[in-house]
Amino acid sequence: MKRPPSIREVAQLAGVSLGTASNVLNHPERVSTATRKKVEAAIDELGFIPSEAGRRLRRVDSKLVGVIVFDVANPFFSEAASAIEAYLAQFSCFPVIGSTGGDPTREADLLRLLLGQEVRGIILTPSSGAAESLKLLSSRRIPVVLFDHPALEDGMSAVSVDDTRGAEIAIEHLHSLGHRHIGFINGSARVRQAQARRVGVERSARASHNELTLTEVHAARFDAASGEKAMHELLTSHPEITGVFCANDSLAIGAMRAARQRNLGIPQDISIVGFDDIDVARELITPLTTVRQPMTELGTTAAQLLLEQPAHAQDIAFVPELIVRESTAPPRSWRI
Amino acid sequence: MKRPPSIREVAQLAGVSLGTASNVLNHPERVSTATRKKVEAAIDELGFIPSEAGRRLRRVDSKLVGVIVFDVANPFFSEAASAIEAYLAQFSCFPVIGSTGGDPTREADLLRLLLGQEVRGIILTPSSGAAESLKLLSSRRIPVVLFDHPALEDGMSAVSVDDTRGAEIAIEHLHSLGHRHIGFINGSARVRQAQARRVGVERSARASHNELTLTEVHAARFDAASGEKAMHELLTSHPEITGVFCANDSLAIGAMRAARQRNLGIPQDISIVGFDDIDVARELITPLTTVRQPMTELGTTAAQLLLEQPAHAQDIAFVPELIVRESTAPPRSWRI
DNA sequence: TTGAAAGCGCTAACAG
DNA sequence: CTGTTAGCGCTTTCAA
Repeated sequence: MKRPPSIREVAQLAGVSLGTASNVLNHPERVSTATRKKVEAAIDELGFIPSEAGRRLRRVDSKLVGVIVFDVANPFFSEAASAIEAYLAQFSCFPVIGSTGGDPTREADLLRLLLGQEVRGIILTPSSGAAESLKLLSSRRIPVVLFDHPALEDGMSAVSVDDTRGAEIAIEHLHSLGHRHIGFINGSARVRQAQARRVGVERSARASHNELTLTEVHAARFDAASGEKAMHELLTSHPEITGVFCANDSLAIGAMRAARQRNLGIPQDISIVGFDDIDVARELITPLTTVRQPMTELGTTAAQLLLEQPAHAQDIAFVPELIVRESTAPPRSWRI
Repeated sequence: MKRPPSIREVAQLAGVSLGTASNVLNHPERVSTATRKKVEAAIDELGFIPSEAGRRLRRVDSKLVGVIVFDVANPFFSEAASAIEAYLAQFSCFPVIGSTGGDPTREADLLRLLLGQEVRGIILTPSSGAAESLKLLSSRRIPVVLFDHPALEDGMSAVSVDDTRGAEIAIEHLHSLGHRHIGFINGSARVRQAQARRVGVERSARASHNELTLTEVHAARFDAASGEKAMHELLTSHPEITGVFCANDSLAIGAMRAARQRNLGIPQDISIVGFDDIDVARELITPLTTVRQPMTELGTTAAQLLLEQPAHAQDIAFVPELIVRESTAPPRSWRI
């Protein structure tokens, strides 16, 4: 790989000193128009692009922002990542992306690598065992925004969605439609989101004056295959169930498939509510009623907080919104 | 932001010279165990992480790989990006991601910015007007792998899928099931993929000994809403159509929705074939028959070619594969 | 307005 | 095996 042209060569070609060439780039007002033109001509001729590495050595802000998430291929994260990328682009910044798969060790490794890259800051979805990593970060005083996670003690900003409230409105919706026997297909009890959503479900149940009978099952993973399996379990053990809340849209898609395999109409025989509102939720044959997480706003806000660094850490919790589509309706017993 | 500890401070704390500390990091075998221990202790105590900026100045390979695609949120790209990220991670490398939205100007800007970051190489999905950008790249002799695009003259490696062949097998499938009147919902005629897929459709039509009547319509965008609209047009103007090939899965999802709105059974009344095989294709209520593009292999191969830099540029075209699911069947007229 | 020179963190070449 | 030193590309004093 040929060595790219340096600012020294630019200066030489333009017949000025290195410092003057640098001024053309960083303080053009200090340079006379004539010399500026000369230098710019040299820059064009050589195809000179300033090296960020050299620049960073002088402690100029990096244009790289680390983004560490659970899994980039997951639509929830890829939609958010897309928004982060778009926001950063306005400032000529780039996301440098890594996935942890939920492994705290991997998370710590990624963090070290990103710190080595001297990123300007890090947007992080912390795993449960992330205490160690977070200590590393605070000791470095590098800007961090927690993503899809409420704020922790240490004065880092955070953006998240009120998972508990989201689950609550999902159950309220089924309740108000007239459903009394409700299934809840949750993810692994170890992940924070699953725990928070369960709290919301329980809160709704209590608020219903004991009108509701709730049955929770845990899917192995947050995907459609697990949702399908969990739905079959649920319907076999509790055939009285008429409404099901799934902890994300992929699980809900699997649940719909299971219902269909049993010749149950959606929503005639069984209502299904998802969580996330990924792009395809509205595109399904039976468009999915779901609790919308504003992925784009989450991503944009996280990027904004990172770049702007408000004086005080912000803990922003977005309010989830119920999007009613065609997968929910009153149970048969309530219809004429 | 506090200045992070430098290797100089490490050396000082360990009571050795700067060069020795450097050797501990880069050539540990040259250092005695005793001093190595001392230095490692100092590294731990200070939380020292070597600066990639300083390192890169010495022309050490960068750990950053630029990835420029059309749109990160598009499942085709996000699945590939995930594979790229996973492959790079094995070498402690990271993708630095940018989206062009198909704008050649934006593409050129992103390229300049990435070159400024001194990335180790670039994985690029070139837009149609990318000639200028590519010239910039070849003049820099920076490793480039074209993604989802066949190789161009200039000796860059490329990974892509044989779009023409993919369209061909889709039409062959419908033909062999007995369909004679076939609709083709294509994307904008300006994008290369749409052009290539049309060629495949035409080739199949010719190979059928004029048994096939094909009708092409162009959707405005590659999304479900456009597919739905196009499908309605198609079925209104050509009610004899029994099979439809869509240039991607999102269009196919929209087409399915349109068919359903018209009370047409899939596949009883109309067969639908997609293209891509995105994750949800198999999860739809009627799982979609589609032409699979191996996104994971595409991403992995691109990353591998970039890091390994084979002596000669490779132009790798993956062979698409027909995945038959439940959205296709013989037309009514062929059944008993 | 311009030029000269120091120095950011690091690696490698060389000397001891 | 260890220390010394030059220099990567750049920005920023400081002097002229």
